[in-house]
Amino acid sequence: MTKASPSAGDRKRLSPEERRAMIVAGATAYFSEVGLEGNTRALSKRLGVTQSLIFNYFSTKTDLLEAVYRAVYLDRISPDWPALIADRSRSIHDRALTFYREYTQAIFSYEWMRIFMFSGLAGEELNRRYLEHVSGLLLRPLMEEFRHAAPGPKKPEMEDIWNLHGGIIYIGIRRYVYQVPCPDDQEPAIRAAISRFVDAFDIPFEQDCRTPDSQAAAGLPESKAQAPADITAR
Amino acid sequence: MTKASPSAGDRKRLSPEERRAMIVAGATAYFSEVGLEGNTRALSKRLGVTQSLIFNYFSTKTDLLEAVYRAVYLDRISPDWPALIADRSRSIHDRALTFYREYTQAIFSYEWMRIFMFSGLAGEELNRRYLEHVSGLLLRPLMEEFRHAAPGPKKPEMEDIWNLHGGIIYIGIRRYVYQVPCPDDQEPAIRAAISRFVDAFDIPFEQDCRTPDSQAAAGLPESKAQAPADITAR
DNA sequence: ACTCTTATTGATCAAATGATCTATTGCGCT
DNA sequence: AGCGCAATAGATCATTTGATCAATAAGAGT
Repeated sequence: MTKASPSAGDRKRLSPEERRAMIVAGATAYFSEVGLEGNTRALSKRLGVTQSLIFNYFSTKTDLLEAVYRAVYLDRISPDWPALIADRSRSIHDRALTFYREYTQAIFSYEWMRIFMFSGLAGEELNRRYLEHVSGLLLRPLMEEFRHAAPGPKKPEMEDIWNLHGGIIYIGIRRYVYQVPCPDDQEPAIRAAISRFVDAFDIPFEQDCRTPDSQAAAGLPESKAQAPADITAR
Repeated sequence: MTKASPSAGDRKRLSPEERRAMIVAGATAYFSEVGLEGNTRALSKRLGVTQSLIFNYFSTKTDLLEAVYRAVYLDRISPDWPALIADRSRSIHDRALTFYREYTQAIFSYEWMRIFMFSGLAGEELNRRYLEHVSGLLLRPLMEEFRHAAPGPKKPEMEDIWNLHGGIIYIGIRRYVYQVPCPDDQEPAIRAAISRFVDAFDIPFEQDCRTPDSQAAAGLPESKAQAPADITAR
């Protein structure tokens, strides 16, 4: 078993900031494993501190969980993605692939996937806000770009985008929620899914979509000073 | 509030079978709402019986949960689906659509979706067995049929099938796990997803796939005496 | 080396919770 | 109507668990 038990005389004083961060990190790992109803005693044992110490930094367990949510959700959504999606100097195929490569890289982790599921099942407000954010700032624009790139009358609706999205996210669900064997590299599957989607709307392969009405995101290859997307703000 | 409290003199004697079924039904509803860590007192209150009564029918809470699993998982997978998928007298497009129409009809419910998620996160053995069952007896055959129907060299792998599957299941996850607004009728989205998939492998629309080597499932329009798929058997 | 601040511990409380046991009473049977 | 079985209720126990608080000691400043 892992060494724990703070009673072995190895009492160590950390600065409040360090200790707080350490507790949040441990709590994130712990709660992502056992669920949000995990108890503070088991957590404290894993941290190698007393249970009461936790309540010196978080007045209540709910408080601690909110800190975990913030730590997990914060900075998960890159502020660059809206610009990436809107960048019509690149093909929509390329943009979608890049976006999902980066997005899955950001959220496909044991901790994120499971905390998100646990809090989703618990009906957390934060989850709904997150999904609204993803929907409004990423998926809807993505749909608009697909619609713009589609040459024919056949254009995707939001439900089609959700289908593309869900098919990709489901890889992470299989791996981290159901914990069934999955290929280590999910990129080929994602690439194939996006290709199928692009093809379904007759969008030519290496198409450059720069058109007269693409005034918006015409020439900003590196938008650096984007406001970060803080989902956790109240 | 809902009337509960058995102390109001309205004591009612049920047969053990009835009472047991009633408790399992109530427990399924309750645990699907609050999670598997819901407590027996709140459950008993909803049932309108005393907490101790539950332990007359289930020696332990784990026992009760297993009864819930059985009730939820049992008869969810139709024994007819393998034959449906293998029926090459129908186009693969038609078969896939019929299968997913029936499959989503079977599992898209608040209780099933959430109990499955809760038990999946808890690492329940039953979940893994269920997924293996779906994978081996439904999705792999579905892939084989797609591969058989695909005229060109481009043929789906299991990951492609999982992508199709996941995109459809994700509708239920959105609705019942995340509980975000969804279209009431998911059929158009499912239909579109399957059409995209079929098209991606150049499978002609109303194709009849009956070929020389389709000896297996040639002429059984109504296979009645199929052994039920009992996932819960130990 | 000493002091003093405060991070940390250990003991403890109160409520919640799974489980047990005996007393009650609904209801089928005669 | 009355008997007797057994379904149900009510009281209770032993843990677990979130939360509190006074006592301890690590470590920075002098």
